[in-house]
Amino acid sequence: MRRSARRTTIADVARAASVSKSAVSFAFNTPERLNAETASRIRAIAADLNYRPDPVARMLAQRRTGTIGILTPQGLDVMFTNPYFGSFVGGIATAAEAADYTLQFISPLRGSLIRAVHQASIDGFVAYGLSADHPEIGQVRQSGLPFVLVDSTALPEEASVSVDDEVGARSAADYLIEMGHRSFAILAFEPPLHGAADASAARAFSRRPAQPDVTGAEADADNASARRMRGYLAALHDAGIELADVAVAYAASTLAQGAAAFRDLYAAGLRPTAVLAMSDALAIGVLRAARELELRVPDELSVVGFDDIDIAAFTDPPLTTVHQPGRLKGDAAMRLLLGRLQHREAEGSPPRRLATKLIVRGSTGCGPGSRQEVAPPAV
Amino acid sequence: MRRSARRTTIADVARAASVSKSAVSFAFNTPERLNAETASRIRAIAADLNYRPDPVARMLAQRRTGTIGILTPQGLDVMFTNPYFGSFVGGIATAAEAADYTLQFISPLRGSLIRAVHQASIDGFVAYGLSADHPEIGQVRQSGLPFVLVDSTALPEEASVSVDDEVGARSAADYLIEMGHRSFAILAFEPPLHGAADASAARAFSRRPAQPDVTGAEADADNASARRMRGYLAALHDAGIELADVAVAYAASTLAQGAAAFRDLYAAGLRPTAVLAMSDALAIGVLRAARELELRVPDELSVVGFDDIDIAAFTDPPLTTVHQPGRLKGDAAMRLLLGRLQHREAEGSPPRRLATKLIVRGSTGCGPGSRQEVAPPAV
DNA sequence: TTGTAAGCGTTATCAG
DNA sequence: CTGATAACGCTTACAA
Repeated sequence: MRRSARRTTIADVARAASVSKSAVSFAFNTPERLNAETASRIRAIAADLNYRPDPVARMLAQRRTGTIGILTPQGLDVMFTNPYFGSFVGGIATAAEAADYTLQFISPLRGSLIRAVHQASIDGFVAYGLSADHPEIGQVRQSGLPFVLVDSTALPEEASVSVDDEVGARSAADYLIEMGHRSFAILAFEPPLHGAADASAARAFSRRPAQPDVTGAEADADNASARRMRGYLAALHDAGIELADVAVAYAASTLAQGAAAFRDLYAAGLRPTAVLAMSDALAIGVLRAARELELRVPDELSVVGFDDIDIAAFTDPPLTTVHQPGRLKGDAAMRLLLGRLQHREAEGSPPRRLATKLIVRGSTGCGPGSRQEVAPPAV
Repeated sequence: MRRSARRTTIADVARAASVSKSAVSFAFNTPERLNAETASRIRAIAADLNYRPDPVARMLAQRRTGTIGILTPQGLDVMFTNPYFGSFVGGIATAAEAADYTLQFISPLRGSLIRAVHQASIDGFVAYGLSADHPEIGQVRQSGLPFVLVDSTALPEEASVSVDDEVGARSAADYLIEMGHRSFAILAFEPPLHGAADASAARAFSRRPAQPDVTGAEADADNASARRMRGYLAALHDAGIELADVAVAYAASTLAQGAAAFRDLYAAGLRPTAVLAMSDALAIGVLRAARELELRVPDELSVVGFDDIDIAAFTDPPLTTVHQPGRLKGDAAMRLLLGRLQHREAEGSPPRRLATKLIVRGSTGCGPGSRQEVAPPAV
């Protein structure tokens, strides 16, 4: 059970250098408080003995871990299948590294997110996509650690950064409407509210008698899917499109499910001329399915995604999509958290909402019969 | 400076329950050693006081952190731009979560990877893509922590898992040769050996008088790029293709650079009929560039990638590529590490090498003039 | 079954 | 400028 010849401790170094433990500590942390000579002598001896301060002991004494957590609502394997998450993390990482913090990923531990938070040794955390209806949302607040919410306004009191999902979605729909489209399909994320029962039926779609007004259960939900749906529906409604005629399919945000959802739609006899997909992954899946069905994009079918992941500019045709500043979002969240970590102030910073932007590429064209001038994007 | 009303400690609970600190500790960790009643009474009081064991103190006492590190050669932002890394991490995460370990990402701290390792409180780590020529490779070994190498045989003595890069690359080249191609371009990663000087010139390509034999500086290097290059060149050489005629371009593994590299190649008058790209990102970039140049794939140009990222099956045309089991690789690495963490044995487990597999999709076709039967893939 | 006390390896406080 | 000594909060022999 020996810990491979026991680690060299600060006491060992102190003894070898015939100084006190504090002297050794100073030599490493605040050398200026020591005689320059003794300081370097101590460091030399320490190096000799291959001494490394134990990070855990240091944490305990300083009551500071130097690591911040990233709370994810699901296991990392599923989080990372979404390339968009990668760019968000990239943004976080850059800011964190600059401030000498390391990152720890915290996903539900045996089903419980709050348990995972409590076991983690972190100074604070960024909670990603923690929706308002999450059962543990209340406990998260009581963890006592500073945190910032991302893509969720679940706790309006707390610091948060998110994007303008609703506006972004609306701009996508508005654009298609301007292009003369009247027949739409919406590809939405699996609705998280209505339980896991629907999860297996992900590829099934439901023509839904969507409410003409934007209230009701769906409207209350506060997650990316619900917000984007509100944006789509509002635009469609304002354009006088009968919402009952809009096909809505729910699917997990993957390429395969996007393709499958569109195939199902098509097989069921639906013939939308435009598809509003809530993620680029879904949209690219639609592109693929369209190709197999020999539907020409954008001539016979327009599709617009959401996110603007790297690959969106490289599909065939390049994907029109709503750009979302993933890296910036991570960066902003981290800065907010750092501020809160350093100055204990700034408790009530207002929710920060970043802008989305419609990027028109090649996957969208004019609607049928409308040979109207190509209008510039609505936003 | 007050730590928001001082955290409740084990002593507080002990006092409130009029028991000893150990009793409280037992109540949480080994309740069976306590009278069932007292145990639950203690837990109730603890809950009342909102007591949470401090993870750092626990770490110090147990001399175990419950977290394992993932060492990355570069900052996380660049790591995560590679979707392949995401799937690798997914594999690691699944195995780690199952064993109740959390993950900490460790990237170079102010330029130094070893410094970052020392500051991290981890029980062990997985080093990803740590090439043999990394200046700190030696110190990493001396960290005293158990670790496993991934995609690098830099330290042959140590546990490692990697894939058969050379065989995979070779199978890709062999396949194209069988299809009748004789005129090749290779898109390689930026060679890490030759310093940052070339980094800015990433889009420049160099026709290189590659050695007919597979020795020399390039052959000694042990990183994915070098290994794959060996596989390509060996196949080409064995097929009697003049290696001096093979165009080789170096680029960072991104979509944009892949496209740019191919454009440059083309602009310089090179007209390969087949492209061997060392990653799917590069390959998809080539697909895009080809489209812009109005080269039909696969009729006029065949391209094969490496990795088989999710999107590869969804490009147009779907990408022929060498599949690499990313998730499995992560899983295998984690298991190896866990074994080493638990039983202190298994020091000398042999390097584990996972198989690659050529996946033929639509981006490859017959070479010019060769109307030969489409042969099944070589592997 | 429960309590006592000795660590774990630092940093921080406060005299000298 | 330097050195004891007391935290830090928990686990774990060992004792009772």
